[in-house]
Amino acid sequence: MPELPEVETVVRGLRASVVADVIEEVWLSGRKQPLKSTPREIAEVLTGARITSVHRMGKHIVIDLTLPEQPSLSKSKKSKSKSTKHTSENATFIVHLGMTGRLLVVSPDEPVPKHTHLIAKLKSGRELRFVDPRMFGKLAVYRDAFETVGTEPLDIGFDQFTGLFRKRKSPIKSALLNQKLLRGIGNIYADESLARAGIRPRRRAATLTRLDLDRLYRSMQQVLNEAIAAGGSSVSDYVDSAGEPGFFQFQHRVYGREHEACLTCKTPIKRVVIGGRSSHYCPKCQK
DNA sequence: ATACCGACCTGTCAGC
DNA sequence: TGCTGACAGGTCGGTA
Repeated sequence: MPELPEVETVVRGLRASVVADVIEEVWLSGRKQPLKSTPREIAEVLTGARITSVHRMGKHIVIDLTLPEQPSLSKSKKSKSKSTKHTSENATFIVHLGMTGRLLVVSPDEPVPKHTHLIAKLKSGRELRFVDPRMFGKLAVYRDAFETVGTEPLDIGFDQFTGLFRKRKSPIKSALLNQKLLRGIGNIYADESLARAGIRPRRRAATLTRLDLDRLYRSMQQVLNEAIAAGGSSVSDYVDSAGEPGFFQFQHRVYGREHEACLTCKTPIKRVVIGGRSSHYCPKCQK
């Protein structure tokens, strides 16, 4: 469920509801899989932390924290007391929603659903919860800056965009999904971008003409912006941080529409598998 | 260096 | 009413 527009929607919801709140207590389920950091590290960093800002990097939710003041900075190397005043330390809490992850801000009265892996009690009285049935999501804490590769598709310039594909022999669909090139595009928005650009998903990336790339660049940004405005696509599980679904699934032209009529030419939409991912396109409109 | 493919998990739905 | 198999928004590591 979580591609760039869905993650951006969650981030905006969190930004409006939990910035400046303080995490008072953390509960983690016993399950080990969804964690990239150990449960102890996560509990240690989150407990007492103040949320200073929330933003998005690709499909990662980045929650910036200020840690409570510590009299001594624990077991550091033998550095002499570097500061006499108590400086606050910063840290980052990273959440990746995987396929079925949800990050919710709810009242503690809400029943705790199956597959809840983290509950952070907030000073405001609400709870920040991470729920993920398939456990493909990831939680991690970093004491230093979180780094990732790839360029934001809404920030990239056209020249850099064309450079990503110039020598790439993989299908353009696979290249769009490659997070090391562009970060945040997933299966839905790869298919929808290609549909609007009139390009078949199996075309080798390096064979796209400048005109193709120009259409793809503009289609990609347009689809992502429209999807953000619609609160993302809710195909089966996705909901935002308030538990509300998005509406962009009603504007899909090809994704999930196998055998249905193309909205432009009425030709039935085809579904094929490319790189193990189902891919949808109109065989007449997309060349 | 690239590019494909199965594995990781649970849930749902179609077909028998 | 089961049961089985296919499939699902993502990423990783191994292999060709």
